[in-house]
Amino acid sequence: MLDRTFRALADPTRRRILALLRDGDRAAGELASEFPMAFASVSHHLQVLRDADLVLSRRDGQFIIYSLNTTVFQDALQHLMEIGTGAGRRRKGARRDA
Amino acid sequence: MLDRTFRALADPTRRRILALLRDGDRAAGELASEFPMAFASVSHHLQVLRDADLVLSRRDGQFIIYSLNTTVFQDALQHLMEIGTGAGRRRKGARRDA
DNA sequence: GCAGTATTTAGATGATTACCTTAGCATCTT
DNA sequence: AAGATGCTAAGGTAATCATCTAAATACTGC
Repeated sequence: MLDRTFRALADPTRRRILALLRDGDRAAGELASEFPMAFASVSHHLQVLRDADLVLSRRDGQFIIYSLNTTVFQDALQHLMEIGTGAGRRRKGARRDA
Repeated sequence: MLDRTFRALADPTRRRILALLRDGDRAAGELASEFPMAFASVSHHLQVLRDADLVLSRRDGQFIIYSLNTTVFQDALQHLMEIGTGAGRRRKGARRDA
């Protein structure tokens, strides 16, 4: 579950799509035109993001509008935080730098 | 740069390694014994994590001790936060859910 | 320096991924 | 209903990835 999330985040094109969506919802074609690859390829990336629940899509006439699903980011963030910022407990003898 | 970070985070084995390291530094073999795969495979994962600067390694006698490099997590976290939590500005007309 | 332990590197293989082009489906306009 | 537009699905290919086994390197202790 989290697995698909991080896998989806691993690609720079997809992260860029997410960054674009942060500034507002966008149609698939509108997004695709920002990238130097074929429309179908961007559509594929959108599907990966959709499978990971990182984005939501809805049809608006002949357009399909994508938007961020921020709640899933929260989960990923929380996971990273637990690892990286000591948000979880630490064992007694543990040292992380000498 | 961030690319390698997220790519490294995309694998569940590597995330589990990181979670183990959160509880304290560990030798490579000690980490490897936690996984059902060959030592060499875990060693490979450790190298990926090292290339991503997510972990640091130092030699201690015949052991090689791995530890978290928390600062790189901060970068990744910040990046995710900028995307997911509205840490950045949002355009005027933007709506994310209807 | 030889034997043993700890770990990495090398080379091979099967699975997954990212991209392309082409084909298909849904919707709008006329 | 025909044609145009917006988008996705299918099929193919080359690159990358996760894993394995086997060999190499680094250190310890006799």
